[in-house]
Amino acid sequence: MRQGRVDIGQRSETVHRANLSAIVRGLHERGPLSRSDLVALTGLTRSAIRALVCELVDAGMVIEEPALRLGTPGRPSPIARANPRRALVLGIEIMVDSIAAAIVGLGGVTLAESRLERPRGSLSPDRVVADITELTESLLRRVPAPPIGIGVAVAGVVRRSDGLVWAAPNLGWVEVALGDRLARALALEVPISIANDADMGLLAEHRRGAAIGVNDVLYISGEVGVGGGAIIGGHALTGVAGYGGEIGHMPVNPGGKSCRCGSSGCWETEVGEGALLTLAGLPPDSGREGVEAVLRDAAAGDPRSAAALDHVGRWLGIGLAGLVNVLNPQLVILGAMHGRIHAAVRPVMEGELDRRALRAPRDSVHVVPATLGVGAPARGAAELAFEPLLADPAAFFGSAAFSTQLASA
Amino acid sequence: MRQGRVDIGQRSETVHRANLSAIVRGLHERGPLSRSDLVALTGLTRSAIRALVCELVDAGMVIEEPALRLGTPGRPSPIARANPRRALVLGIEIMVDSIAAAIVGLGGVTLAESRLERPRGSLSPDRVVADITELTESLLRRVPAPPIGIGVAVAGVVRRSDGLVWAAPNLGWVEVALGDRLARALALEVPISIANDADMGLLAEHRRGAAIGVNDVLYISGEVGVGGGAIIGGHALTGVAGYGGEIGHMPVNPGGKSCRCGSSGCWETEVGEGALLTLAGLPPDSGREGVEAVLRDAAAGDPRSAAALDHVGRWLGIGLAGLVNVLNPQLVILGAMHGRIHAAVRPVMEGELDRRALRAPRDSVHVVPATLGVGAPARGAAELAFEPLLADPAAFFGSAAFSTQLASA
DNA sequence: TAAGTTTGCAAGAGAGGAACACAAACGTTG
DNA sequence: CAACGTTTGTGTTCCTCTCTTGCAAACTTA
Repeated sequence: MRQGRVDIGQRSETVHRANLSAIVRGLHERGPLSRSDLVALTGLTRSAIRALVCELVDAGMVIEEPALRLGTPGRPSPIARANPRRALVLGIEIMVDSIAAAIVGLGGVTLAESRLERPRGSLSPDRVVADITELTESLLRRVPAPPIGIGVAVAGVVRRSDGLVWAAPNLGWVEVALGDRLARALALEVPISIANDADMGLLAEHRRGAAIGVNDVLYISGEVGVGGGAIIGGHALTGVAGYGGEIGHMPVNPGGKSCRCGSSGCWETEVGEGALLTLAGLPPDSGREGVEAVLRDAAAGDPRSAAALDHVGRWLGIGLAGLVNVLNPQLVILGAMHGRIHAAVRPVMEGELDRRALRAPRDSVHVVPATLGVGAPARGAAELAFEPLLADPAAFFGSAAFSTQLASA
Repeated sequence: MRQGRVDIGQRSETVHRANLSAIVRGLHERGPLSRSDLVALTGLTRSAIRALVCELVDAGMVIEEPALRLGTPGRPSPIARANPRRALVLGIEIMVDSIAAAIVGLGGVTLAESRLERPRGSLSPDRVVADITELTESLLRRVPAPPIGIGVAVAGVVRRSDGLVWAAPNLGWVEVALGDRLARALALEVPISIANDADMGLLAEHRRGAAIGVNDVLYISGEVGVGGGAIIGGHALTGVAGYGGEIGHMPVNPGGKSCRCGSSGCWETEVGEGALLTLAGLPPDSGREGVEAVLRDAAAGDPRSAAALDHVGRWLGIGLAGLVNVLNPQLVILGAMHGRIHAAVRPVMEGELDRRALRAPRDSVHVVPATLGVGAPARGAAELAFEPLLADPAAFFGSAAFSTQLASA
């Protein structure tokens, strides 16, 4: 045999696990569903759904509620909903000027959250790990059980397999073994998944925001750097090591300004926050307030601010055209800074996009601002932490987070 | 329920179909495997493999041969191989200067093939459909059964769902309903799948060429235009309508030369065949011979040819850096013209790539020329045509292509 | 009260797993 | 050089798991 094992064979047990997964995932992603909804969703028979739902109810993952009377004929179908208290995860985001954590229950309910604003440049790995430990401990005191998983979104290039942050230029990090360090500091015996902040922002928008049900999405998230993520054909575009999506360092103007990454003419040098602020005559580190000022001044008629927005909008369109031609998404979501300036730059951006994107891909794409705003990466990280449970709920039947509550209920 | 059916439930029948698929796909993609290889591949038990293989043998899809004596201890295991005569497909490629067709049997054996060279510009849809009909009829006379599927690779932007060629600038086509036209002309009652030539070249390299077993691959195929395809995380990157991979029209030099597509500074204007030939002082339409001449002259010391290759190599590196940062592939395959110039441009291309690709993605990527050469798109198209059979062999048990041969055997 | 929809239960069918006996080839050993 | 044990693999039977089928009962609306 030329290669190792690739496609594992299926067995009856696989079927059962896949069906449990389909139900739990359906309830988590779509909210409460009646049994007959589940029949329609899965294509299984009523008997099978009944058995599966009962199994999940016994395991505490699903709560069945009496049927609602909806005015439709026929016997009412009991409503199944995910039990948000049965499985909790911790979602964390490490951004350039703040750190946030949230406890999210199965079904997507945020049970507790907290954020620490931090001045830029003060985010050494030691400090961040200490801050996260503190945040987490205070949050966990407010909920009655430990999480089943931890997800971390960090503004840097991350290797998914072991949580190594290869580089996070805006945090000043190089090769930080964040996964190991957090595991030691938090001392929670649960898996920690670390991923790029843009990938997690996209996951949040895909599950809970502007991209629900859209299987070909591109997400741009510009703050200090410009990051991005994509879901194409329903699959996250993470690349071989999870390093993908560094769209900020796509060369769009190779003779242009030199970039922190050592190259020149990277997209980020034209559409990043620093570019906008500098062009508008503000200090490049004036952050979110600076961007708001530019928008305000441009609206008030200041030509320099308007020209800065025009420049960014034009290059936004140029870069998007390339990405649209390569990836052919159905939807482009602009997050963070680019979401805020979307309305102001839309005409010039779309003009450039129309001119440069091939007609066929252009016809099918819409560009919209993100809907989730601040905290999206943490929500996405929480979704990432739920993934093992959603993929195989049966593996979590034993580890009842709330065994006492379940027993007394 | 907020949306329609997405994730179909699994049933025992699904398991059986999936396992049959795993075996047929394994034999098709990897070649003959012993029963014990299949046990290792799938993780199923000997009993299950035995039953599944016997079922496939009865259906004629698999031939079992006596064990080979390999000098290894233990009882020899019978070898199962795909029966190349049980299921045939027709793979067709429509390129800018030739049309080719091949009959491929299960397992990937080419049973017959033929190519028509055509001067550029003489490829109207009518003419192409007529040529294909003629090619196909003559090929089919040489094999004893009709194909179970037809795959077509065409150098243009294609909508997969219905085989509409939205645009094929190098053929001069606009909105050609190639799927419908071929279905009428060929009058074979089998599915016709139409796809982009670069996507099919990549599929061929992934199944039979330089990318076997590599799940994150980027493929560049430059002839008149520059096309590309990618497989990321094992999934083909086709985008929402199958329009993805138009990497030739990624803006890399927005103030640069104007492009046929209406934009300016597209990658294709810097690294396309026309750019190389023009820079070398040859007519832009001197085609493959022109490229060979440039390579020859540069090797002989002609400075103008060397400078042309340098230019193309440099911009190849620039564009690849962007794609590598965005997609994080493990392997980049240069096909067609770029495969031929690979050796000549490698140092300058890799220098630019080193300078511009982020370190993490760059560390994991290798750039190599394609191994399949001319005819790769047709082979990929044949693989595409096999896909329904590989995904569910049981669905083809009834339609025995060779029922008479099977009966007499 | 009739029609329509859904639940609940028991029997049935499909598929792979586990265990045992047996077979074939290799290498060692007397 | 032949007999032996070891290793690897086949063939068969019985078992278990899981979903489907079919029927009766429950519930709501019109």
